Amino acid sequence: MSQIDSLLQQARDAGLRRTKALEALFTCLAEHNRPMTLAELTSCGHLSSRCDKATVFRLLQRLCGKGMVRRLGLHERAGYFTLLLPGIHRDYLICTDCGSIDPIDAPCPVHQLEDEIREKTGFTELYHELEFFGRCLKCSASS
Amino acid sequence: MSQIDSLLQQARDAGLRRTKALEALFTCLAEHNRPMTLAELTSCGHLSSRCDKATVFRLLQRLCGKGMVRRLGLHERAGYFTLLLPGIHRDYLICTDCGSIDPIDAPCPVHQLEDEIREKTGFTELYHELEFFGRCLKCSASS
DNA sequence: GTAATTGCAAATACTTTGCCACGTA
DNA sequence: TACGTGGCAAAGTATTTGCAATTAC
Repeated sequence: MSQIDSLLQQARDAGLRRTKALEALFTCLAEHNRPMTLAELTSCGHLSSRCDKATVFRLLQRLCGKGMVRRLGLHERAGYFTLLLPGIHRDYLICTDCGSIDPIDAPCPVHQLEDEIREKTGFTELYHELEFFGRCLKCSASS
Repeated sequence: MSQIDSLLQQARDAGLRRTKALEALFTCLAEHNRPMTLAELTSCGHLSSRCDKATVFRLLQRLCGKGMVRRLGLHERAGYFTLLLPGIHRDYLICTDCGSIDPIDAPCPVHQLEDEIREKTGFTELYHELEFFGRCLKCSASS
């Protein structure tokens, strides 16, 4: 079963209907494999001229509610959305100049602290977001 | 020398003029000691009815440029601004329900990874942002 | 005096909602 | 058929800019 099918199944189990828009959204997010803004998503080939911005927005909202998508801050004015894959956690390296976003493959060093915080504060549904910001080689060179 | 004076001095050294607005902004940020939105800042006693939103916005912009203030994402629609104090790094614990923001006092476990990334990728001016999100005890209880 | 800074108002960017038509189950 | 979903358009919220008046140096 492809990743898209698996996601659609998961969405269906969560009570969502299988629609073209949902399929296109999953395809787009899975293909890019990085957080994307609403604007990026709606101008992506799979979605553009097929789905309205409002539709995509509401899909993302529903998926966030079902825990299948997460909304990230990432410093920009626009919000970023990313697929939440079971067992997978990603941190990002972001160039403050050109805006490139790359996942970091090193193991995330924060999980232990997360456990400590969970115990100490009693917070539930705890998760974290870790981003590194800086200027990439290219941007550093060009100024 | 008070913290405000020290900040004003630093700003002056960076080429900014000493104005009422700047003084009020520093006072407000230092007093609250946590990231604040533009809206919060302009409705804060020190600034409200004295400074226009645009003024505060532009001050924050300049201070970001001088490395004295940092803009954070924090998941909300609005951006958050925080003083960047030399030698001090803060991570935050945020309740996704009531929106409370608390600094975490545990030592940040990310610096080593940050060094590795700096070496491996050649990124300059690298820094990171780490936030924990969840529901606080109170909010967990009330639903 | 000169240039940075400010306030007001308007423009822009992004998000969110209302409403009715449509498609899925 | 019934209700979740979609498209369009409009409203809402936050940010950003233009410009003339003001203020710090």
